[in-house]
Amino acid sequence: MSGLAKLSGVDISTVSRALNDSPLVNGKTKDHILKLAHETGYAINARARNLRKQSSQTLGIVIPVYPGSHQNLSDPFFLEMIAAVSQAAAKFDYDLIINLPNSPSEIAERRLLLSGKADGLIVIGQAGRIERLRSLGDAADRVVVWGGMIEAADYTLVGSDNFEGGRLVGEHLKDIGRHRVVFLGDIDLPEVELRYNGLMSVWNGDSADTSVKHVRSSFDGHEAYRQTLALCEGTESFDAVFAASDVLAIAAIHALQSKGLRVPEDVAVVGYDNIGQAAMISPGLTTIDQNIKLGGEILVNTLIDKIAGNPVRATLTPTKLVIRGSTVGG
Amino acid sequence: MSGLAKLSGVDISTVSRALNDSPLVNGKTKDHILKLAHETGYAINARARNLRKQSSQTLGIVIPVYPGSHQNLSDPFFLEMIAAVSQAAAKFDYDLIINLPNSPSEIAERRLLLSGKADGLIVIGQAGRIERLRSLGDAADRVVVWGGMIEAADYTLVGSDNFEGGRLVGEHLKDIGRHRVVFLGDIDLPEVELRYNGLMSVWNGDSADTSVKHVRSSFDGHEAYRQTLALCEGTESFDAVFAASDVLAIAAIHALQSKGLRVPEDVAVVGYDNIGQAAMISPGLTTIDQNIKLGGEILVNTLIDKIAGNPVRATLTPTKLVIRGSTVGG
DNA sequence: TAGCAAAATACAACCGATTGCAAAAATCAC
DNA sequence: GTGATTTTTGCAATCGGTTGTATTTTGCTA
Repeated sequence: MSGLAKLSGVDISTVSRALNDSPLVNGKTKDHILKLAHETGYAINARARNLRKQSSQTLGIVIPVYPGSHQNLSDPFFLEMIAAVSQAAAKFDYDLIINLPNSPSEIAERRLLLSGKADGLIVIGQAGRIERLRSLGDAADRVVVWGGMIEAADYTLVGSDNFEGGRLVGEHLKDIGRHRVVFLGDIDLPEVELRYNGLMSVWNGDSADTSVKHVRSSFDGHEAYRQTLALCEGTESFDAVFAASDVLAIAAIHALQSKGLRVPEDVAVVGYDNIGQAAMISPGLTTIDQNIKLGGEILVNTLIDKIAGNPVRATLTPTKLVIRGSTVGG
Repeated sequence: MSGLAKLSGVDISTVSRALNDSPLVNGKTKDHILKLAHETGYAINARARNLRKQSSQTLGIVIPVYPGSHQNLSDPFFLEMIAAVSQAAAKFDYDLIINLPNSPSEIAERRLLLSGKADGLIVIGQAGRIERLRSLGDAADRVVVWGGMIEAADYTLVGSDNFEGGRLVGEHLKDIGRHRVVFLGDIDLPEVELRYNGLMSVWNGDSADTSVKHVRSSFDGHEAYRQTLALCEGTESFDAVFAASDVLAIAAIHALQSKGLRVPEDVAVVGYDNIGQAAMISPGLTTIDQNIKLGGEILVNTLIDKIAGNPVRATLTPTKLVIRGSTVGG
């Protein structure tokens, strides 16, 4: 910048104002400086600017996908969420630092915020992090969490309506006459529990020939595959599987088919997320669309509001059922 | 930091040295300062440190997945690559800024580098960016590209051996007696062309009853699905499909099955990438494993070497065939 | 053309760390 | 105990912008 100042014969403060399009500088001067800046390929030094402005124009996104934990590293849901958040942040000229902690004990959240590397933080999922999120103190002002609505949270939550999603699936299964449902997922996770509760709400007070069986599985497809195989080898019969994610549902379909069961004739399968692959397997996967793109936008809008000091409340994104061949084909 | 200095009664320069574990400060003084820092939850201000040290301990990763372009936003390959790079970077205490440009014209590369937001840049894929990468000038010293080895590149390339991957697939198809192969992908992309050439190399000089047909498809699963359907409706017969990615292969299987063709009995299908879902569809997908985890590590190691001023050369990562039911099941 | 307001520019402090060098304190040798 | 070393600490410049305030220039009015 001092180089530009010499070139154009003005003070660096004027150069700075020109580059920031301040109304304080004369139009001609501004044009001249901008032309020089363009010609020399000058780019403002973000490090100096960040220090002075006490901001880094960067948000952080933390996705806990540590091995052996609750989530599978290759679940496309995350990529779609990253893309949605990234593009929403770009609209505000924010960059995005991505952090995928290797272990539950990593403390990237605090570090990113307190060091000023990120102005705010988006955390995807509450699993195993609720206490830590609660302990953020003041820094919680600059954190937004994607997850199911739980009352105990004193941080800001954004998420789809997991209960409603579960309920929609229940209604659909009821509509197509399925009564013996397997719920595949880990209801110890808040989001999954809500989906389960939504599902159950449909059958409240119904006749005794309906049943919902909970089969615990992490978000890892291989585990879901094994669980489903075991289920087929068991004695209980079932005519529908509702999985807590599309990855689990796809694995379940694979397991069912390998056991000679037809989807959806013998067993209807429903997933959750509506990832790209859901439409591209055979049969197509009926699933819940959380509208991840909108979710990402709301996360970013909410976070930027919080950073600006505006109070914000929890937000639900719309949730809808996408019906494909895994429930009504055949 | 000045707060810590007052608390401990020493100069901030001593505090700085203590926090950086400099041998210049007395052991007792150091312990005392560290204890205070811990108690007060102090974190070094990265913005000030970055400015002074002329480095930001941050790498950038650019993934061109703009809509309508060559790649599908939900391709799990990218997520696995992001995870691999992120974890490799973390080992060197680097953070990772992720950039998913919306359009081919975005110039995040230059901005991130020249503004100093990132010390170096990893670009995933050369598609549509070759000229731009060439025009980086000095900044090319801090860029590493994941992609197929092409001679014209004057930037540093890291990638798996795409030719060898294609060759391995060819050998395998030959072994199982398939002769009429459809190659599904866009050979205008350097990586895909190499895979295609590898495949072709197997049949060089063979008898006339073998054929390889190129069906152009972007990396979008929906397009591959339509192309495969059209293929089934065409007159040419084929007994194998080699797709340029697993996402395409999965879509192709879906299309084949929906047309009543059996995989692998009627048509064998091979993918590329070995994403998590490849093992979880029915039948399991035979595919090429690029060892993305290792690839991410090499990308980061190479980039950090370049940043340090060490000359580095292009690197190939190992490539291997993973055989599953989509070619030898049934 | 003087006088005053408005516009444009320059000056200088500041953001919060790092680091070369000077100064002070501690240790050692004799 | 004194001088020479070695440790340890403090001082002050520096990184490269931004911004409040002072100053200069320009433009307008009478």
